[in-house]
Amino acid sequence: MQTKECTEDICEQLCEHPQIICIAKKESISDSEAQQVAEIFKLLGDPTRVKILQVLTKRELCVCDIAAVIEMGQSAVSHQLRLLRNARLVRYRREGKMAWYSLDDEHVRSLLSQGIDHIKHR
Amino acid sequence: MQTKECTEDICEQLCEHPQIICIAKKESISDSEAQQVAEIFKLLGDPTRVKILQVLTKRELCVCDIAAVIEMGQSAVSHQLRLLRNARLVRYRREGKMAWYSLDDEHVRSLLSQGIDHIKHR
DNA sequence: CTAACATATGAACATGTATTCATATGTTGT
DNA sequence: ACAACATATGAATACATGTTCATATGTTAG
Repeated sequence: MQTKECTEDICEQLCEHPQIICIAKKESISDSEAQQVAEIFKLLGDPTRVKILQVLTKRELCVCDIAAVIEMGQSAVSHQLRLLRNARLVRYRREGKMAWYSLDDEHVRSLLSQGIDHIKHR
Repeated sequence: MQTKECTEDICEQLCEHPQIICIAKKESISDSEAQQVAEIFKLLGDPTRVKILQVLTKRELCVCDIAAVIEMGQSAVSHQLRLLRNARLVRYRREGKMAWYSLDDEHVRSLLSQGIDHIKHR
């Protein structure tokens, strides 16, 4: 990790291009923003979660049905659903012993379908 | 990992909802598609790479400038750039000892800006 | 109340990944 | 040819993450 002085008017580096660095820094997002953006994509960055989210795109499903559809164990699915629930990407409601999950974020629906389109057209 | 029988017309399970599972399975994406989609999002799922891609959104930069802008070591940046290069998310050209990197995928530009929008509006 | 069931969760394990350090590769100027 | 430089890369380390197993929680039917 390098720490470089880089004020508005005085930029003293060796190899780098001081002005460009200064401008680019101002246009760059903050650490915390980058972290938050990465957090969302990280959740979309696992095949199991992609499959879960994709099937929830079509309809609300209960846990055991999700597990059956994507052919994974109930526990694995439940753990992943917890992550998605915490990030508010899925909504869930209890109905007796069943827990019904559905997509809870139109942004994510859109990101997901863009991701799927992306790999289909290339 | 559970493996369940699930043909077109005969669905025999215990707790699950057979018809829904059959329909949902047909609408679900394949393992390899889910894998590929996850691969893309996984690349977007790291704060360092988010920052790199975001600064490359604005302009082409050389490695040492990227490192200076995002305040990371040259080696770390270079390693990440290799991943992005292999996935063809960034283009690069050599100019003497310098290597200039730029965004090479409009889909990714769009995904990235959607991701950034998403965390900004909530 | 009890048994059967659906879901959630903690612990353990294996695997993947990001950064750092040291060094290699390849270029430029002298 | 040599020194300075920009970038790339292999190895090592530390850390994060996904799945499984066992079990806990909470609900329904009898």
